[in-house]
Amino acid sequence: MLNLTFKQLRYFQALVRYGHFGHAADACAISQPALSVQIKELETALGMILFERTARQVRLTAFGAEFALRVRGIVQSVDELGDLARAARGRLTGRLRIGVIPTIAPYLLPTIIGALHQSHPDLDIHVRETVTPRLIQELSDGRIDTAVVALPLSEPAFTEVALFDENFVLVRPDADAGKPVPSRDSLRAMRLLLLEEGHCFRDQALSFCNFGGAVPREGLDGSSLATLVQMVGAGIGVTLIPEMAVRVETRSAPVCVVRFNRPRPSRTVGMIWRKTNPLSAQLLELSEVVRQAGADLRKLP
Amino acid sequence: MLNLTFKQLRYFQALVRYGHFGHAADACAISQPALSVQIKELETALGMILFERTARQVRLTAFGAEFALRVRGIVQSVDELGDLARAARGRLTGRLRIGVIPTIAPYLLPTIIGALHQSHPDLDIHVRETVTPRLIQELSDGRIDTAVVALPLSEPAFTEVALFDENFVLVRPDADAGKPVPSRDSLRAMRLLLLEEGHCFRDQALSFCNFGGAVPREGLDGSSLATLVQMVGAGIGVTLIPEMAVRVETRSAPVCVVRFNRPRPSRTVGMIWRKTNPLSAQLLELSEVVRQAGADLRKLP
DNA sequence: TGGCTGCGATAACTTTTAACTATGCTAAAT
DNA sequence: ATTTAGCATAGTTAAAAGTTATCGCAGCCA
Repeated sequence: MLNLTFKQLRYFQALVRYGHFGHAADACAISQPALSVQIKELETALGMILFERTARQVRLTAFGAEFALRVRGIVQSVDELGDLARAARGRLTGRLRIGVIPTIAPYLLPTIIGALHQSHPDLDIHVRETVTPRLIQELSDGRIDTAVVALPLSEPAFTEVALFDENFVLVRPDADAGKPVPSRDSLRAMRLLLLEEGHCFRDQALSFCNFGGAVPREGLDGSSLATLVQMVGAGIGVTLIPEMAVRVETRSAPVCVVRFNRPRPSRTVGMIWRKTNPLSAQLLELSEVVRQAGADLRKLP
Repeated sequence: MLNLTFKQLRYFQALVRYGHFGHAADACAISQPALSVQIKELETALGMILFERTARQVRLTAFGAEFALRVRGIVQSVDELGDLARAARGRLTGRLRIGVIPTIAPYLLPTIIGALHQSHPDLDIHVRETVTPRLIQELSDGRIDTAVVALPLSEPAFTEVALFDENFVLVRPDADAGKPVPSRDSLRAMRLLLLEEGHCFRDQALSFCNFGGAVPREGLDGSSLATLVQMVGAGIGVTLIPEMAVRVETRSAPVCVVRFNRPRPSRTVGMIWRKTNPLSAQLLELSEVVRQAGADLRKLP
């Protein structure tokens, strides 16, 4: 295997430029013998003479000229590596793969992506939308870099940052608009529509109603909050949704929303990433963007 | 000024490849601590972390991935400096890594290697036998120098040299020896044995029979021409093989071969290499050797 | 011709860098 | 709780690259 060093290539370039060992050595801040030796070793490694040393001047051989052409490209590429690093230092670069659970993604993502596009214009953002256990797996495997989920998780390998708390509101048919706000216990007697298994939001809703392990009813699970609200609009039952979903989801169905009296159901939204991720500092900054997006979203309704 | 060494880049590449300090260090023939230190110095020089070290695996950061992309180009260019020097010395020397597809290798290689041994006695020949897409990949990565494949490929990064055209012949059981030569259409009604997916020869055979996308039959794919011929000998069906395979493959099974009437199925065999490879002139000479080997082989049967 | 002079090569020695071995530390796995 | 796997660190040694001093050769000028 070829045993070239970048130093040799740089020395070579200097010698090409000055055509004089002493001057080139000065330019490289080394002594003339050091340069002589390195050039000689380069020639030995290549098995080719690069310079013709005449009494008055040092000049490239034909092969040396061809060689110099390529060396220029290489040295330039190496210098660009440094530029690349300098440009990237302390900043999110390249690809960012972000996971979001389905009960957050449709509401928060537009804002987040918009904000990220402004703050990091040349960041290549990939989004993965799926339930928490899968996100955890993909985070562990390094298939995503961070995730926005409901906390707490208590995964020891992950850093968790809580961003904001968010209440759940009751969605019921327009016809029920005047009725009193049900208590968590009376809720249990109503026909409560839920997301299908696997969504943490389902478990949070169930837990608020104090259902033990017993699922209230079979066969009425929706695959998204949008579906649930449409079902409520059709008079099939009632459901809970997080505040951030209110604006988007209640526009297209004859339903009304109402806050609960205390104690109110709620969830904590946060961001997670591997503790080992070297971009921790940057991800923490990113989490501020997400927090702000969430705050804006909950202010409106 | 950036103080990278070429060694560090090679070590970096090894670590990218293996994702494991110990294994990468072995591949570089140094100890694990030496590798750790060099990677760390590289990271320090750049001011950027290249790898995320988790307990079980080492994986590139987003920046590291970007970096790796550029490093590949640089390392390849440096390797080509060595090739350039070799080429300038006028002859192929040292190592020549040549890839060959499986439907050519067993028949053409003995002749090629014999001829190369005569014309370039101190050439260290490595052979890689695998399907075309892999050869293309390995050629791009600089893991082989040239490949003998079926043309055309139309890879813009490669030089293609067509060497010779070669017909395919029908192989059927000895019992069928007297029967008339089937047309390409009647062939479709027979039980045609094919190589498994991935071999270009399979596609060429299918295309001759005018099978659209529909594969004729399931579960009868062979992993080599030798297997196919043996299956034919056992009376399971018929198959196509290239002329160069006739002598070797039909010796050990009760089968007979017959040429097709026009239009005859055929393939073009050629050699490819990276356009940037400074050994182009030598590879062109080499291609003459291969052409001659192919001609000799097809003259005999 | 003979002594300068400019310049690259060589030699002997020193410093710096990169390697090795041994060992530590942390996080999975059992 | 203990073992295991795997990267990091420390201390030491070997190799590489640099230094100064000196050589040798070719051209130059008297």
